[in-house]
Amino acid sequence: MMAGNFIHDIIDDDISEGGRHFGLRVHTRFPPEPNGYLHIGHAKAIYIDFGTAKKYGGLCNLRMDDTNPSKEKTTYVEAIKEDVKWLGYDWDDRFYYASDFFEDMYLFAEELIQKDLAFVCEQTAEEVRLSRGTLTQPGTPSPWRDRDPAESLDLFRRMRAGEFPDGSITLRAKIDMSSGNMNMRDPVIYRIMRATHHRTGDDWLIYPMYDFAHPIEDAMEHITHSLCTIEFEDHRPLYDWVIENCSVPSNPRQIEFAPLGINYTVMSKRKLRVMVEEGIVDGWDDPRLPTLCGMRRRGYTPEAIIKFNQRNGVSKVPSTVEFDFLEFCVREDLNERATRVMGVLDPIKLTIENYPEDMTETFIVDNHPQYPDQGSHEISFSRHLWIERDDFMEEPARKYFRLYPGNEVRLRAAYIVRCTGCKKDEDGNITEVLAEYIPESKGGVAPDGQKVKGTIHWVNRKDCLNAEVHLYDKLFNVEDPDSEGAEYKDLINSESLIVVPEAKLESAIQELESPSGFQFMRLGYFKEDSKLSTPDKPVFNRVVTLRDTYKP
RNA sequence: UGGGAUGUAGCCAAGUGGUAAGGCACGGGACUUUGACUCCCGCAUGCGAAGGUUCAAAUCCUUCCAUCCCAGCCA
Repeated sequence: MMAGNFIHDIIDDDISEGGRHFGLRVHTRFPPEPNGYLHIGHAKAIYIDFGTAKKYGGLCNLRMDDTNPSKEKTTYVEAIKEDVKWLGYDWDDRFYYASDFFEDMYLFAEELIQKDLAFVCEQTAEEVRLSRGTLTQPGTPSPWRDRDPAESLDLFRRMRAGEFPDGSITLRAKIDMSSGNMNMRDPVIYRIMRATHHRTGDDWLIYPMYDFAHPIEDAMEHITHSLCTIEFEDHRPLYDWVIENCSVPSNPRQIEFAPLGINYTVMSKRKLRVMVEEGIVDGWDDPRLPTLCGMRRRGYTPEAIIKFNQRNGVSKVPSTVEFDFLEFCVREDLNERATRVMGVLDPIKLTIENYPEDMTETFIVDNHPQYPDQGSHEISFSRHLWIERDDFMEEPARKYFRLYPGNEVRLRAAYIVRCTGCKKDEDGNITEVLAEYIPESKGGVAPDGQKVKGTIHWVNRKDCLNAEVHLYDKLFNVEDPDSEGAEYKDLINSESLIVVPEAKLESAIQELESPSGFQFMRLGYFKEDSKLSTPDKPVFNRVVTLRDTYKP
């Protein structure tokens, strides 16, 4: 359940006796434009729109805001639906397009003309811009502002009929050219655009502008609360003007909240698009991107994303949440669900010198240390193992309690071993770590209660699985890529993707079912890549590392 | 004297006249067959600033300061 917030305070007033929506069921909508993929900022809006409806036992519609055919594609529609569903929300049969209401909008526009509240303007785009005035100076009225409504009506009908070229004339609301709010300076509400619409095809030559269309869409769907981001705050007077002056069937209220920002990344569709189109990343679903498809591919769970939004809260304060917090939320969720396996990313040989060459044993590893009911799996052990390169130090650092000559360490679930040294090549590089196992410590149990501080992970060289592993890090190396003076493309973290071509994984991973991915013990959470992984060449993405509090 | 918003800890954020919740981060400690998880402890004499009202102010009033958004025939 959503925690209370300022939006709910307003709704509480609206639905109580004497309120604007007294007696009505709370009804919201999520209205993306189908011109790109959804990102985690949209997930916040989805959470607020659907979550608010749910809290009040109301309804939330999914609506494609498709009033600009030059930018919209039907492929995005399906992707958006998939992402919303993935987050766990359902719109039942209430799926709409703004274009469902094109005829209604057209009629409301005629109504405005007849009320002398709109007029056909013959100024060019440039003239409109120049006569709009500036932030501190009022605009000057269009010379066509006072033309006879009957003439505007005739012209408007001929606009629809296709008698005028694209961009030649517009329909404008007649409001106030000297308003301090630029949106009220006789905004254009219809333009001529010969573009094939993804749904209505070539039926229409004129298309409504957002400010005119959106309140009508909301009213036609009987939305009670139209929740959007802060940037639309100064559009609200125009929203209200449309609702008030068109004979729409309901009285929706627009409420604005702060959009989500996360540091070390960018959220704007435009910037994401550039990175995709210039090949800086591997498509819209690149696991480093904050797109929902990217995060899904990376291995984020929808539950973690919802929790993240839940805990961030809803306010009007411009906010940039720390990336750390997102990572905290995924770790918390994956810690509950992920099956534990062992995998070695940077392998070095470990040879158990006193373990027979031809012997193999099998040990049992729990799938989850806290939840025995999640079962266990087998792992094989032999004289020749792989371990993590940094689990051995010839000269141990302070408080290092992994392998170093003379030290005892537990090979998780197998045996305690004592490190006896290492082998090096002629350049002095360590090529192999040597140890002796303690037969009485079978299963990893320390005999005589001896303390073994370090436990490390390992795999059997004989039967481990080779896999490619992608290690991801922050996409940008600065906190706020948007505000840096430099071109944001130059701020990309060159180590945001590190490919490990041949990691060694325990073979059981091929049989284990774990829909939310795996924890590679002591390393992090990993998810098989849905796009690149094949049976012959598995590819795993690192979702997030484990927290690591080791400080030498 | 353009309009609209926003200021509570490093980051989110509760608080609605009764004496600053919570989470993340950070620092300590316990536990541990993952240096994970879990569990304890610490972390704003202070709420953008200054005045004022009040027994009492983050909350009310006044003035000031800072930051963000708006001049698409985009959404």
